[in-house]
Amino acid sequence: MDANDKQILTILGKKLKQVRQEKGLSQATLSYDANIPKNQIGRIERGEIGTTIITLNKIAKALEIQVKDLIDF
Amino acid sequence: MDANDKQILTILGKKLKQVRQEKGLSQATLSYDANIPKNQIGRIERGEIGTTIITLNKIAKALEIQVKDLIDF
DNA sequence: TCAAATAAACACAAATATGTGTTCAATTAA
DNA sequence: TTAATTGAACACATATTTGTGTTTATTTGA
Repeated sequence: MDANDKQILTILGKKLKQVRQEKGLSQATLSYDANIPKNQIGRIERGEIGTTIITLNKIAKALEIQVKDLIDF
Repeated sequence: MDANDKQILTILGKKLKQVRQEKGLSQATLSYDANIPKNQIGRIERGEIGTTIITLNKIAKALEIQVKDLIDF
C-alpha cells in the first residue's frame, strides 16, 4: 500500500463520514442498518483499511445512495 | 454474499472487461501495468471476488481512468 | 492446420479485511 | 458533576482477497 493508496482511503473515509453525518446517523446506527460491525465503519472512515466493493455496497444501501456516490476518485 | 452482492460483482466485472478491451489491453498487459497478478484481473472480470478499493485504484491508474469510471452502481 | 496469444481455472501460502468483543476517551445532555 | 452517547482503539479468530505458480481451453493469426 503506497502513498497514493493511503490518499484514496483518506478521501473515501472523509466522504463516508460526511454522507453519514448528513443523514444524521451514528456509526452504530449505520453499522446496524448495513449489517456490518460497528468498528468496521470507524476503520473505513479513519482510512485504516481498503475495504471491499461488497462492504461499500452494503453501506451505500443503508445510506440509500449509490456506491459511486462514495467514490470521488 | 447475497444475490445483490453477486450482481454488482458481475456488473463491475463486465465494466472492467469492457474498458480494458476498449483500451486494447490483454489481461496480462493490464496485470503488468497495474502490478497485479494476472489471475486477479480474471477473477474480478468473472465476478468471482469482491475486490478492494486499493486494487481497483491500481487498475484504474493503469487504465488511465478514475475508479468511479468503473463503478456503475 | 499449426503455433501463438489469450483467458479460464485450479491449488496453495501469505496478506488483509471482516466479525466479535472489550476498553477508553471525548462529547453531549440532563 | 453525572450519565449517556459517540467514536477511537485494541486484541483476536475467521473469512476473503491477494500473490505465486501451474495447467488447460479457447481464440486468433500465420
